[in-house]
Amino acid sequence: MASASEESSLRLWIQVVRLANGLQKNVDQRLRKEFGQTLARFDVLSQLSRVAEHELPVGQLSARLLTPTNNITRLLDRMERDGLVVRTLSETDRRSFNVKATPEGLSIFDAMATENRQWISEVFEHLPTSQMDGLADVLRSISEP
Amino acid sequence: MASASEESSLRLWIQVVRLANGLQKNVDQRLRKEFGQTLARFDVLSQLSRVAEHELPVGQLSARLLTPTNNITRLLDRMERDGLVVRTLSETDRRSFNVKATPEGLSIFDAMATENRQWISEVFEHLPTSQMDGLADVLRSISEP
DNA sequence: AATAATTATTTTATATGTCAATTAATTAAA
DNA sequence: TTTAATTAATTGACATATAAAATAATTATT
Repeated sequence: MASASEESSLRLWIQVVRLANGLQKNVDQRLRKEFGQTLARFDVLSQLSRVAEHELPVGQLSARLLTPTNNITRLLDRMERDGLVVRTLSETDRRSFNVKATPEGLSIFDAMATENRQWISEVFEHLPTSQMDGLADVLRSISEP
Repeated sequence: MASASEESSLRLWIQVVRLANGLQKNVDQRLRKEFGQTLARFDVLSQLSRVAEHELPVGQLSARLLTPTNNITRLLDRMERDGLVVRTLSETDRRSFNVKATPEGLSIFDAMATENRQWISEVFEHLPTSQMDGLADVLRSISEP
């Protein structure tokens, strides 16, 4: 007994998911190919790049990424192994680690971010600014009810 | 040197990705909790449920899911182990396997799909149908340029 | 201060996604 | 028709995500 509005919602959901997954797959592939990095690593560096000292406790980092800390631990292991970040014990809380982007990590991030801006803008290229803003409004209203 | 339109695109991209990932995480969690299944399994069953005999060659299934065959093989292994699907050798091409949803798989899918409709429609509940359709059009035009 | 409850992070186990390489069967070409 | 190229699916190696449990340190309670 599916209502018409349920059907519309379902179609919309599928569209949003398709678009987002397609874009993310695309970006991930390009990051892998051109920088040997992944979207997950890009996200981590993106958060670190925008805070003071480029450094955050693991918990705050995971909160910003909307993902539990346990699934960031290994990601950080590998990123540390590859010299993109370093972990240092917190001065104030010995349970806590700070994650800090290395100069190398920041430099790779800047390069990736620049490319990424271009790739993304190509996707929305043919959409009029007014329509983009309208879309942004609708999406915001859904995301933050 | 990021242009204003690049910035708009980037913000829009982030919103679409946030919304879609949030929705998917939400649905995945509910499917895990209430049915002991995952979104990936739901997607497989969803495709099988809508074709004749509820049966497809692995290649066609993967094409419909927009994902390469190699990353479906293991998923199918576990689904077969759990009695949701069966694999049978193709009559016409001995390289090819057909994947068929079992009655149990279809029955679980129906239950999941019913719940899913409700969850999704709650998200878009407060959005007028006309605006939903408009949004769907814009999203589609971006996805299929 | 000693114990209990909470918090930050990691570990373990499993599921899914990526890429590259392999296997086996089919089709195309010499 | 034998060889070469292509195709369907799987396998291997690794990255990322999930949930639950474990570890260690801090804070709250008695």
